[in-house]
Amino acid sequence: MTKALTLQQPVTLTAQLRSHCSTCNLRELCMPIDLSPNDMQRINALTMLKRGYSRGDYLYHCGDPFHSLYAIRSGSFKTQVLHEDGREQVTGFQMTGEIIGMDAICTDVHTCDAIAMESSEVCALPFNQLEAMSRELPSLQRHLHKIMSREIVRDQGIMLLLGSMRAEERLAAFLLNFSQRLAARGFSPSQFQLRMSRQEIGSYLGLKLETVSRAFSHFQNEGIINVKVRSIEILDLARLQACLKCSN
Amino acid sequence: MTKALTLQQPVTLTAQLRSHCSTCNLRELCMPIDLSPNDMQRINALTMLKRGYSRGDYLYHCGDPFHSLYAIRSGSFKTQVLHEDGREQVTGFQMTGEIIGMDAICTDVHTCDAIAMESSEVCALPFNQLEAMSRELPSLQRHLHKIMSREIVRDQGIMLLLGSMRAEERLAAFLLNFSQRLAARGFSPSQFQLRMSRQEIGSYLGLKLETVSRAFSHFQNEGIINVKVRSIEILDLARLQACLKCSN
DNA sequence: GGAGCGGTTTGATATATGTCAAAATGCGCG
DNA sequence: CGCGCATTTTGACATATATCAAACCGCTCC
Repeated sequence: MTKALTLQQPVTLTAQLRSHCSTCNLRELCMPIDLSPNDMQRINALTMLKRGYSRGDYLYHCGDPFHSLYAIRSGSFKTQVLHEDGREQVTGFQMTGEIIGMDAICTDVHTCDAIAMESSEVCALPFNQLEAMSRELPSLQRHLHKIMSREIVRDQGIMLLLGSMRAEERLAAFLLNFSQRLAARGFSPSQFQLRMSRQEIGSYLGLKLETVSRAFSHFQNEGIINVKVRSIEILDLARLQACLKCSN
Repeated sequence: MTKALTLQQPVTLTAQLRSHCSTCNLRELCMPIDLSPNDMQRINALTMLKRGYSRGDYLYHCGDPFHSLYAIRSGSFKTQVLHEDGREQVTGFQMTGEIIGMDAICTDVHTCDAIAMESSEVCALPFNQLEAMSRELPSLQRHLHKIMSREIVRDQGIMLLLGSMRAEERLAAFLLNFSQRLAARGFSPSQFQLRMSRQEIGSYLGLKLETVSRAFSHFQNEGIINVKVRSIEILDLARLQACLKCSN
């Protein structure tokens, strides 16, 4: 639980972009922006701090003052909100290239915890500077708006899941989403390791860990997936998708 | 279900602001911005169309192309997302002064339906113009970001509700939230009319309508609220809040 | 005023998921 | 290698909510 700020290496956004081109990092932030060489100059003004975290480290705590958004360069995080009475709920699992911290903009205080699921690196993007620069660069501005909007749409999808899907549908949705995001990053969509526990998956899906485990077992018995604790293989994608669609 | 565009009256934002000052409309959009006279000039450039809707009218459909955000000037709307298989879920009830349509920014297409719950008026805020202007006015820019961030935080709260609260806690949360928002608009927080059916409340809370009805009845039997179909009176606020806090 | 109709309440029962408990498995560490 | 701990799986049972059905209520429209 020690807050490990293993290094504080300043990085220019241009360097980020270059590194993105070769490593597929920061895709969300950088990819869709068409940059003129002139814009590139300006973007260099944005100071970005790169920091490392190890499993269990907090990127930020609920209540921390807001300064920056964070672009995940490697690894993955979970975000969770806390109820007064100690109940907590995982609100998302974020992976490489995704941006977190946007919840804090409206109150200048973080409204959830962000915790590393494994050894991870992030770039801190000072929000004041991001705003200033997006006043200069309409394409950056539009992109920032799209990222925030995407978060809203993502949350709506989870509301649908939590509000109207049954346990196995929820797990199917979770696995398919995970698979897609891995595919988008160049990893195998059909074979992967989960970084989170049954407990954490359950919290995210609004289920108890035993229910999650049973749903995994059921999919396995049906020959839809192969589960060995945290390593997953999707055997029959079509049927997994069918699970999600019809509410049988 | 006829799409009633009863009038298309252009309104300047300055006029909006003036009307706000006297009528408490558009509080979310307008209130926190400190405007210099000079800024006021610029804001006049934003063309706003005022339109009327009656109960059941769609403000936009899922799939409609995105042009504008909408500020609710009077009345109220619900937003709902649709599942392939016909299931639908209410994702929010919006009232006067709130802004809707931000889901559409990321794909340029609306991802949910917005439907009037009663006779209502909105101002359409063309998003391109809003972006252009927020490049000129940092306080507007910041405000736009806060509105979007607030939507993210709101959704997280609903995820917590749907993922970890029981039926009566959900209803208590719903009633308290409604009461607060009415109070913020100068209405009685303890006595109000619901504009939505048990079915719609249930959809929003991830419950069946019978469960919602039973929860209402239970609160009534406990002397916590007085329910007469859609007219609600909160008799014991403290106990309603207690309902929410401990998961007894 | 009464018929008809959508919405609401209430009851009886079914079922999905939660709870509790124990066994099995995986994994770090001495 | 094997001990000990955390996590996962599985089972038996409890319970919250869903489902189905009927009665009730409040409206609108004739």
